[in-house]
Amino acid sequence: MGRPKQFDPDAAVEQAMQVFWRKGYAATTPQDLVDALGIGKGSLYNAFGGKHALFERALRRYRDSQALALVEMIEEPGPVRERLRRTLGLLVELDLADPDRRGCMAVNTAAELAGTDEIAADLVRRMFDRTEAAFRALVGEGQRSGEISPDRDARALASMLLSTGVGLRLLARVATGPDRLDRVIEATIDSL
Amino acid sequence: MGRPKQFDPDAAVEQAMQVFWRKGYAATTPQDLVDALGIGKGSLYNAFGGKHALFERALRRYRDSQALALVEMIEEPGPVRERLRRTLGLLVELDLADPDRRGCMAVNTAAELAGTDEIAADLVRRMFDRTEAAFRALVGEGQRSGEISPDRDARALASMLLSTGVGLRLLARVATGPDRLDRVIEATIDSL
DNA sequence: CTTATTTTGTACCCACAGGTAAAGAAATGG
DNA sequence: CCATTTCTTTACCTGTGGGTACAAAATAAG
Repeated sequence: MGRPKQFDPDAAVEQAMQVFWRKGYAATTPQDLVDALGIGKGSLYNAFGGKHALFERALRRYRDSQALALVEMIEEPGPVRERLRRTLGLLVELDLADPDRRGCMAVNTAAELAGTDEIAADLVRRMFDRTEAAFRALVGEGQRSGEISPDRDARALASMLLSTGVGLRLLARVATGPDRLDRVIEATIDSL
Repeated sequence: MGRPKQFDPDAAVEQAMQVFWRKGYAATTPQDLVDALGIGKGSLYNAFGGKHALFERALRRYRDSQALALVEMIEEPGPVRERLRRTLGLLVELDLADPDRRGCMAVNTAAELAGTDEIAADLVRRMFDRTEAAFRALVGEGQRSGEISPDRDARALASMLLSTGVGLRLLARVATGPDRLDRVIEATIDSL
């Protein structure tokens, strides 16, 4: 009952995600959001409650699309080292191909809001946990298949891969070309 | 000639650095700066020109104090692996001991401003270059001393160490304890 | 002591961030 | 077709971000 929405809330959250991803939280204004979502300010506040609540939804959407896609890529079948190389290589490629060089929204959010926004910090923390878990499964698989020495601490390797991945995506924000990033991948694979 | 300044500009830039480091660029207001520096708004704008110019000076100061200290720590004498462990270990310790969990200002700036602020991006890029160069020298030394296999690509290893370091400091912003960070260090040392 | 130069404090300013209020429009149930 | 509910539009509002203007104060040079 009542008047139906004139816009698709999911599509609106998607647009909001794009804006927050590109500009960050503090630098995004209500006007930016109104312009990007193509709806009136009234509708925006009626539907989402406010800037922070919308950001939260945008970040969840990022988790359910981008972060999930990364995990699924790690979990694909195939030789472990090759999979890792393809995954990291694709990240670098996409990051550098992006004209806005937005990097990873989870990483950017950690850097911008971890100190002041407990909700955002928590969401990011959990995304990192999931990614690390995927890396850990990958390492375990590599150890069973003989691609990675069973002597090495799988948990520690998974944490290292997470750190390297996070570092890669942050370096991509200021990189002038692929060289350094490619070297990171090369050395990481060689280190397993 | 003319009336002398009533405050120490270096001390003021130091305070500004602390504020920007803690809150980020966009979230820092002129009022925050006036409060932290303990000078009037007139003096602030007369002496520094504006928020962005002051931020630039604060970031340079960060480079000349914090980032330089890291490079110097990497360059200290002693066994290579031990030095690396101590350096990364100290970073983690300091990051976790900081009640505000500010992490690394260069990393935070890369995440917040790389897309929109060419000056800041350039400063950060150069800090990363210097840190990588220090890592590269460290790796070369390790290869000459036999601590690191000469078969490995020193440049690639240096890039990987930079990426891991950057990742570590970002992970520290959302970490709930030292465990994951310690594992990153452990696996990194074991990977050389 | 005067003049020229710089700093400082106070007052002021405009745009916009972030959001609220209220009235009208579009649905649905009875 | 009336009542109710929800969405939309437009108007409005307060606080503050980021900065400027200006007079008064403090120096140094001559």
